[in-house]
Amino acid sequence: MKGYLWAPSAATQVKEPGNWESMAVDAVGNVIEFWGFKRNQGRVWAFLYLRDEALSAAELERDLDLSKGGVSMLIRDLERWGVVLRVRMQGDSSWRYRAETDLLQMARRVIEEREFAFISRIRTDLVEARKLAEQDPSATKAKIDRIRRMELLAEATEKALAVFLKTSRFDVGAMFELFRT
Amino acid sequence: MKGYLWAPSAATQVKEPGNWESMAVDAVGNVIEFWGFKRNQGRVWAFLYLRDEALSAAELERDLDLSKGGVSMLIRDLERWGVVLRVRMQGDSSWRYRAETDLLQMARRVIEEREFAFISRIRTDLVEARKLAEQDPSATKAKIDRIRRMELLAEATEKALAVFLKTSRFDVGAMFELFRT
DNA sequence: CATGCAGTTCAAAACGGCTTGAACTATATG
DNA sequence: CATATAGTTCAAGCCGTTTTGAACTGCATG
Repeated sequence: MKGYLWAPSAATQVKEPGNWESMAVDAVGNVIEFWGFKRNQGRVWAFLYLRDEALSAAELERDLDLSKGGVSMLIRDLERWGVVLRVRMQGDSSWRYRAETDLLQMARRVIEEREFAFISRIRTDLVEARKLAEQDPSATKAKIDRIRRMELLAEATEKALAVFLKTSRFDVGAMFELFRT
Repeated sequence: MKGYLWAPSAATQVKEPGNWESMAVDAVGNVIEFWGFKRNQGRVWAFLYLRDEALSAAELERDLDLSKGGVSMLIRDLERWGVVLRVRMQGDSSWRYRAETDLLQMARRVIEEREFAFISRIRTDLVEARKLAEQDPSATKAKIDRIRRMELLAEATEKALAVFLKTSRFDVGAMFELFRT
């Protein structure tokens, strides 16, 4: 299955027992994948966040086992979303990267944009289908009612999504603020 | 992106203007894909639901442009979830299929099982990582705090998911009941 | 019990998203 | 300005998921 909302697929957890850092990093990768982002975006952020210092692309490449190009693109996304900051160290020709809290706020923002657009598009389609049906003499009243019920399905999905985002705002947002370093 | 929760990817909407039935069917396919199921599972259900009669596998195959094997597997899933019923018509050697309301209830049930397991697994991993860190003398207090904050992220995600499912229950569940034919 | 049709299974193909890595650009340094 | 190193781009490859279709099973019928 693929899943706009949530898709299964095995949680390929590389164990490496005893290495709590990579455990935590991978766990965040999984959460962020659940939220609809790339696993490695979460891993990069988590790694920077946990280390709490500005690291070079080379370090990310080595410690997270990513390719050069991959790091570049992942960083670009995270920067664009404002969860990672690029800093120039004095006396150093290369950039270093640092995690900004908080990740969840970003996730919410991005999802708000793209998922609501997606769902509301579906609703529009259903409304249009119903309107066409209403003008079609061969469409029975019962059929039109059924389309209307399908609209409710989309509406409720949208609403549930909104509540989901709001909950996460209060719940984690607040906690994150509280804990902010 | 792949996305446990929601993944983007273009909404390939086959237009076929004027055909409101396939418009509605595809729209439901998109909603259900958003909920993490296969697009075609949603399309089959929607088609049966809209037609409101028991249809043969051959009809599904033809009208939804699916393969023989595909129909068989899709029906099997939908039957297992209890949203499609298999009925034997008298004087007919083949099966016919009929939609049971409601789809959303099924979605919730399935998600409840698989997603909560997934998220709580992540939480467990983070807790374990923290415990290991706490025993590691080289791990600073600040690092451990950061892992704890990551746990909050997972906890809040779980909570938001719970609220999401509850909302969809009240909201659509109730509406569906109301409208049930 | 032979025939034909409905339905199932599953290996292979198609598909789509993610990552890689080589070529390229930009920037700092001597 | 030449060289080296850092960073970017993107076509190709990889990998997991979904779909296909041919072989197979089961069942009803003459």
